[in-house]
Amino acid sequence: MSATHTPVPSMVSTPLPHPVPAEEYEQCPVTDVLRRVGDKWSVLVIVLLGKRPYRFNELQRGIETISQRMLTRTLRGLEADGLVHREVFPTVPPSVEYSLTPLGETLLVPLSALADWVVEHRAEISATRLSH
Amino acid sequence: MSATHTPVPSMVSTPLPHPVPAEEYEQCPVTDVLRRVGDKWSVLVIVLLGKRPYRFNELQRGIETISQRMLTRTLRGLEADGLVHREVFPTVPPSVEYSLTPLGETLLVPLSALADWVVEHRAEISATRLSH
DNA sequence: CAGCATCCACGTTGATACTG
DNA sequence: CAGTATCAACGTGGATGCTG
Repeated sequence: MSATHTPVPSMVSTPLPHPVPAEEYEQCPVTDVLRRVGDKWSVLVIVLLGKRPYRFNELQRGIETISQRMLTRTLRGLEADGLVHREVFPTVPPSVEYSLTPLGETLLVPLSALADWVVEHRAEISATRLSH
Repeated sequence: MSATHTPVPSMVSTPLPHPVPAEEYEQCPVTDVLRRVGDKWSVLVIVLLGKRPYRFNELQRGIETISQRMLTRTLRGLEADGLVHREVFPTVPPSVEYSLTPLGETLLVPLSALADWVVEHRAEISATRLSH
C-alpha cells in the first residue's frame, strides 16, 4: 500500500506516535470505495459494462440471479459515484442503456490488477481457508 | 478488468451467448476477496501490518474506535485467508503478535494501485455523489 | 494481555406485487 | 421495458460483561 492513499499520516507511521481521531479513518476513502465495489454485484456489473453498453433487462438476464431491486440499486449506486452513465431513449416501450463513464473505465485498470492478484493466489487462499 | 480474472467466460463475452449458471459467479473469487477486503476494518489492519508487526492491544489503540470483537473477527478472517500470521509468545501475561504473511505482502501491491486510483479520483467521486 | 460470549441495532439482500 | 413499493430474512458491527 502506498503512503499516499491514506488521509491519516499516523495510520502508516511507526510506532503509533498518537492515536488517530475516529472521524479521519472512519471515512477512509479507500475503504469507502472498497465497500461499494466490494458489494455483491458491483464488480460484476462493472466488468460487463466494461465490454459494452447494456440495457437493463439485458444486464438482468446476463447476471440472471440478481433481483430487479438489487440491479437497480447497484446501478444507481454506481451512477451516483459517476462510474456508470444512464441514458434513457424515449422509445415505446422505453429503453435505458447503461455504460461506463470515462471515470468508470479508469477504474477497470486497478480492478484488473486486483483481479489478477486473486486469480494468481486464489489457490493459496482456498487452501488456507480449508485448513481453518 | 482483464479477461482472466473471471471463471465465467460468457461473463465478459458479447453479446451474452447464453445465461450463466448462478453458482459460477455467485462465488466469483474476485468479488469474494473484495467483500472481505471491503469490510470496515481489513484494509486498515493490512496497511498497519504492512508497516511492521503489531500486538493485539497495540492494534486496537492504533485504530482506537474498533471494538475488541471486530478486531478479533477481522484478524481471524485475514488469518483464515492466509494474509495475516498470528504468533503467540508464551509470556506472562501472554502476548500475541500479528504480521503480514508473504501472501499478505503481495496483496499490498494491487491494493496500492486501487488506493492510488481512489486518491486520484476521489474529488470526482465526491462531487458526483453530492450532485445526486 | 488477549481474548470469548451474549444481546441488540442496523444495513443489506431477497421475494413478491404493482406501474408509467 | 424498466422500473417502484413493501415485507421478511440475514449478516455485519457495536456494547457490555466475563476469563485464562
